[in-house]
Parts: sequence; C-alpha cells; structure tokens
Amino acid sequence: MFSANTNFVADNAPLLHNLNPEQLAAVTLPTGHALILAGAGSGKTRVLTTRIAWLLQTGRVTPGGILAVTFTNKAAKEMVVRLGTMLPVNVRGMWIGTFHGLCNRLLRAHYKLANLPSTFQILDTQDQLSAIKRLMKQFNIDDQQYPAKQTQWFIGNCKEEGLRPDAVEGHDPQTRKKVEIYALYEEQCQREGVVDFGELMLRSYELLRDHDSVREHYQRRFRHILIDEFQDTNKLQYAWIKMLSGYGAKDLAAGTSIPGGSVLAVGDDDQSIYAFRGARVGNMADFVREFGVTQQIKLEQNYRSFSNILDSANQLISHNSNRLGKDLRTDQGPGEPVRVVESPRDLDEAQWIVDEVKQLVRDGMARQEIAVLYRSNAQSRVIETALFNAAIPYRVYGGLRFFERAEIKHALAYLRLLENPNDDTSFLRVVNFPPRGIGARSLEILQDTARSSGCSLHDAVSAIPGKAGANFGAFVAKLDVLREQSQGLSLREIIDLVLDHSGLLAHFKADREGEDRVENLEELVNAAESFVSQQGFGRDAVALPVDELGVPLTQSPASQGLDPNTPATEGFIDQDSGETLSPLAAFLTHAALEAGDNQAKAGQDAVQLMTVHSAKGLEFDAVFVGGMEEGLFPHENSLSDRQGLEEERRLMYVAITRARQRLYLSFSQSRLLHGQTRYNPRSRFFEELPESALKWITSKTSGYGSSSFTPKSIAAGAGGYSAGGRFNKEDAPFASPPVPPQKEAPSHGLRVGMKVFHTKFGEGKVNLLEGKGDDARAQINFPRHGVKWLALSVAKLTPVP
DNA sequence: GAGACGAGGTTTTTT
DNA sequence: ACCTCGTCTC
Repeated sequence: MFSANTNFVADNAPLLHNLNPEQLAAVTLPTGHALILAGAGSGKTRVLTTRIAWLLQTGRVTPGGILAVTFTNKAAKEMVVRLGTMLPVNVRGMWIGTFHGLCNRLLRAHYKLANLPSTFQILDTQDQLSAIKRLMKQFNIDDQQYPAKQTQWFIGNCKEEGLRPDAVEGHDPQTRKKVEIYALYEEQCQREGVVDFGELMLRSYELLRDHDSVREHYQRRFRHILIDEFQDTNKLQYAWIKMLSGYGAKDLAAGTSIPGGSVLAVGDDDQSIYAFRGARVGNMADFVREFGVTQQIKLEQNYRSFSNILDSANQLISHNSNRLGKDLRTDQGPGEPVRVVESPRDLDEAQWIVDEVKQLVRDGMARQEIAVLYRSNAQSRVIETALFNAAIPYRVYGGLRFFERAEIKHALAYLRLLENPNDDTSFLRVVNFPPRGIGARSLEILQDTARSSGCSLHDAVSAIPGKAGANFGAFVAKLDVLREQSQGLSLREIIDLVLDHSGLLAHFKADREGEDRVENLEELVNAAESFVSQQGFGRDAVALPVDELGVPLTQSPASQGLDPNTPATEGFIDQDSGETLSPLAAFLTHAALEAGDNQAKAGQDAVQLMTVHSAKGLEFDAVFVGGMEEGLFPHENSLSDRQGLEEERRLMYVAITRARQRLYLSFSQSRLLHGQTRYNPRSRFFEELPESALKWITSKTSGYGSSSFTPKSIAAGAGGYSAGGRFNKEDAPFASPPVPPQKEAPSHGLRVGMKVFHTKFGEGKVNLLEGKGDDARAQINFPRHGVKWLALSVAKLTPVP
C-alpha cells in the first residue's frame, strides 16, 4: 500500500486538481491558525490530507513537522492511506493518530519524566471499572451509596477537567468521599503501573505543562498541527493542543517566545453529537478567540446528496441557535423526494422497510449501500427480525468488539502479566481461570496481605501459607516459567505458548459451547501475526518505536522518499534512545487502544443497521431512519432542556446527511418498548422539514393478527403499501392518540399536549402517554416540578381548558 | 464451581 | 420485554 506510487507526478498540479475554490483555499492556506467549517460530504478528509501533502511537497514542512490528530483509529488510518496514494513519502516522522494514541507515544518516549514504568499498561473502560470495584471492596466502601459506575464517571470527569484529587473541591460529604476514592484509585494505578484512557490524556498534558524542555521541543518540532472533528474535542484535549502549539498558560504568562506551530482545526458544529460525553462545541469559538484566528473557510459544496435531501438537512438545522452558520449546496438535481412513512405499529414499520429494501435491491442497489438507522439500540430488534424472516443479509454495528471479548481479555491478561506482574487487574482476571482451586476466601487473604504490605498481589503470594499459598505459588511459578520461555520467541510463538500452557485453549476446547471462543483465540494469533508484519517487527528486527496505527509504518530504506525522521532540535531525541518496546508490549498497547471492529464480519453484501451516532462519517445510497417519534427521536431524556433538544436536532441532521440518493423517514403510531406499548406522536422534526421536499406515504395496515412474514407478502413485494397518499397535517393522525387495535381505547381521556392540573404539582402539559387501563401512565411536564411520570389510576388530574 | 434465581437497568460511544 | 449481573444453593 505504501510502496512507491508509480502514478506519482512530481509537480503538484495533480494534487490540487479538481479542488473547488474553497477547498483549494483551505489546502493552500498560508502559515497561521485557521478554522475550516466542513459541512457533511464536503470533502473534508480530502482537504486535510491534500493539505498535508501540499505542505510536504512544496517544502513548507518536513514530515517530522506534521502532527495530525483524529478521534478514531479508523479516521487516522484513512488519512495515512490516502496520504500514501498522494505521495511517495513514507509516513514515518509524521505523527498521525488519535489523541490517545499520540498521548501514549509521548508517555512512552518520556516515561521517566512522566513518572511511569517503561512497561506501563493501558486499562480500557472494563478494566477501569473492575479496578474501581476491587478498590472499593478493599476499603469497604458501600457500593449502594457509591455505585462503581458513578465513581468511574466521576473520576473520568475530573480528569477531563484537568483536576487531580487535591484540586477537586468537595463541598458536600458525598463529593469528598468520591474524591477520596479518586485519590486511592490513583495510588492503586500508580502502584500497578497502569493508566486509564483519561490518564493518558491528563498525564501527557501535565508532562508538557511541567517540563519546559519537552514542551518547547515539541512546540518547535510541530510546525503544522491539524485536528479533525474539532467539534468533538473536550476541555482537556483543547488544553493539550494549546500546550503543543505554544499557547499554553505557562508560555503566555512567562511571555516565552516559542514559535508555535500553525493549528488547523477542521470541524462542523452542526455535527456535534457527543456533548453527553464531554465534547464542547464551544471549543471552536474559543479557538477562534484565543488563537486569534483570522482565516476561516467554509466548505459548503456537498458532493454526496441530492438537493431534496440537503434542503431537508439545511432547513432542519436552521432551527438551532448559536450556529457558526453554514448552508450545504449541491450541483446535483433535486433527486427523489424524501419519503415519510407512517405505520400503525413498529412491526409494520419494520415490514415496510424490508419491503422497500427488497425493491431497492431488485432495482439494482447493493445491499451494503442501504442503511437502517435508529436513535437507540433497542430499536434494532424488530428490524432484525423482519430482515431475518425475509432472509435478507444484514450487519448490525455495535456490541462487543474483538479485544473486549472475555476469552480475549483472558489471554491478554496472561500476556500483560508477562510484561508487568504488578498488574493486579490482570492477575485477578486469570488467577483462577481456568479454575485451579483458588476460591474467594484465598483471594481475600491474598488481597489483605498485599494491602498491608503495600505490594502487588503477585509479590504478596510468597507470604501466603498453607494450601492456598501453594496454589498461588503454582500460578506465579507458571507465569515465571512462561516469561522465561517466551524470551527470544516471536510474538506469535509467545501467544501460542501462553494459550497452550495457561490452559485457556484446553479449557474452551473442553467446553461444548466454547467453539466460538476457541475460534476467537485462534483469531488472536492471526491478529498478532498481521500486527507484526504491519509493524515490521521481525524476529531479529530491531524493535521500532511503537505506533498505534495498524498501517505499515516501516519500509525498506530504499523506498523511503523524504527524510523520514527530522528531529527539529539538536541533541534532543523524541524517543529515549535505547528504550524500545518489545513486540509483545507494542501489541498489548495496540489491543488496548484499538479494540478492533465492532461490526459483524465484512465481506457479505448486507444491509447495514446502526445507531445514528455510529453512522457519523459514513454515507449510503439509501438511508432509512426509523422511530421518528416524540420521546424516541428526539429522545425523551433530552427534551427537558434546549441544549439537549438541539443536540437531538444535530443528530437528526447527521442522519439525513448520510444519504446520497434516497432518504426514508419513518414513524409508527404505536411501539413496544420496555415491555409496554407506547403511543407517541410523530417527531416534531417533521414540522421543521421543507414540505416541498417530502412525500408522505402510509404503510399498509398489515392486520393485527400474525406479525410474521408470509410468502404471500413476499410476492406482493414493495406493493405492500399505498404510495402517494399524503395525509393532511391539519388532521394528522395524532390529533388524538391512536387507538390500540385489539384493545379498548384509553379511558382516561387525556391527550398528548393537553394541559392538566394536579393538586400537588400544579399545572402541567402531557408529554407522553402509555399503557392502558390500570397501567396507563402519563409523562407530564410541570413547569415548577419538572417532568413526572404519573399512574393515571392513582394521580388526580383535571384537564385544563 | 456450575446452574438457578432475582434484581436492576435499559440514549447515544471512542479511546 | 429482555438482558446482564450478582448471589445463593447444591
């Protein structure tokens, strides 16, 4: 993939070929900070990579002066691959990766200054949670009062705010207790030589902040810093960028004149959908202000969708306030109208989608070019069932990723213990797996011993007497033998050895249901194999500085184009010389930072099912968005405040702009959710779309008896609905809640949108209605008391005219 | 140490 | 309704 590109032509005409004026301006921006507002489908990635290629090719920067940051490994990989097609240059020397990958790289290079062991391991979210649980158990902290999940969230938030335990203000006993746990957790991690994801960011930020020589070195080195998806950065990531670019607080205060690099931030405020996990769209405005950005470019030419789709997106998003402002345009014609489909039940909605998918496929569309999107994962089930019954191949995104599977985590735990015996999380995971007669009681003793002598579980083993001690001893001895035997072996051989001698493979082979797990373990060997070949670790090869990317970063010297490594400062080496990471350590890092695919096996031409969130960045010929109902999309948990609603609207914007040719928005009068049938009005977003771009369709009422897919309806094909029957908005079906088909109508007489009076809460408005008879409940928004769910058989409500 | 049973929780997700 | 997790029992 990176071998010399024979099509390469030395002058940069082909590089800039076919760029529109805005793209060209962005690619050839002069030195200085800049913000690019890149709309959906506007060629953002192309601009970013062409920019880098242009900078290199025109000699404005050497590879060593480039720092490019993305959020996902996928995006980083794509950037590297695309660069490879543009330039004959290898990418060594350039720092291209995710925030966390780059932080890892910084910390590995300066582990001593960062106060970490050279073998430090990375805790993923699961590991972190179990580490917290273990700690809370050990210190007898009530997990009813302080749920581990909540504590994890608290710690993560503190780190994102850049706060160490001593800096967190605890105004109430609850918070003070959490801070205490936070401090204990930090101690534990430090003792065990592990860092969580938040720690990677924070520790590398502090490294830059506290060590002038390090910071200044990188500030001098990185002449061009490019950040993708800038709207998704959190507070700490923004601060990290400031540090690297010479805008750190210290530099400003001290007035040092480090010639900071140019920061190019690329993002789209309209596609900011991760506020719930700490992303701050406000960073875009802050960036413009704090960096004195004078160059702003909007990429509004869309190369993806027809104008009916784009008009819908534009009009919807115009209902948001505080936008930086942007309108997508296209040269393609209007295209097909956006089809809006109403169904009586979720089952009918699913059936309608299936029928339409069949029609599209019959018309020649590839199944993998068709996506069904939904707001929440719970919605996928009905659609899966319908697709399954119709024998249409499909892929569901989401769920456990490869390196997160239990058997893989077990294997990795053994491998991690070879590298770092003090990793107690890994120790506990496998000390009795496969079972070797070590029970909870023995473990308790071991943990107490370790705590009182302040050492790791591994080191405490020798102090345990009796039979338990012997069992522990055997386990530790096994690890020691494995560690000994693994010396000089290739990564593949090490993994084979561990799978075999740990008993993992035998354990799952003996299990009747363990077939998949055995397969996965074998897949782990393959993953290691391909990791090694991509990284260029040969058995005798010199270990190279680790890089988190699963792309070839090493080439034979002959194929290296430009000067690969350009330490910008004399006498300062990025990687501590002599300190290299073993293939095993590199692989473990890779496993932690890149959890692998979270999708079903690729290859088969299958319809794509995923949440709107995971569809970000993707595009399809045809897109179905199901469950367009109030309470679902926008989600009821987001309705209480304006910001929440605006994020839902951006989410909808993302959903719409995924479609190239055809877009279907569908809603159902009733839906089974959490075991109850709910009747929600159609989404308010329909009122925000341009009527002229829409075509309203009513899916055929397929009867309320059988819900299974019959051969008859296959024959009926896409004719299972009546097209063109646009209904009148004035007498839309939701003037009153639809009557549940086989059941009696709600007897309470309430309707969504109705004003009601409650003796305690006062006046309120009905948000949602669900259930029937004695189970009937209403969600009511009381301006004074917030949103409440009330059982109608109990609550005394009087309608207010 | 494995299977049964009950409780709790169900917006979105990457590293 | 359904799935995951933890605990209890045999």
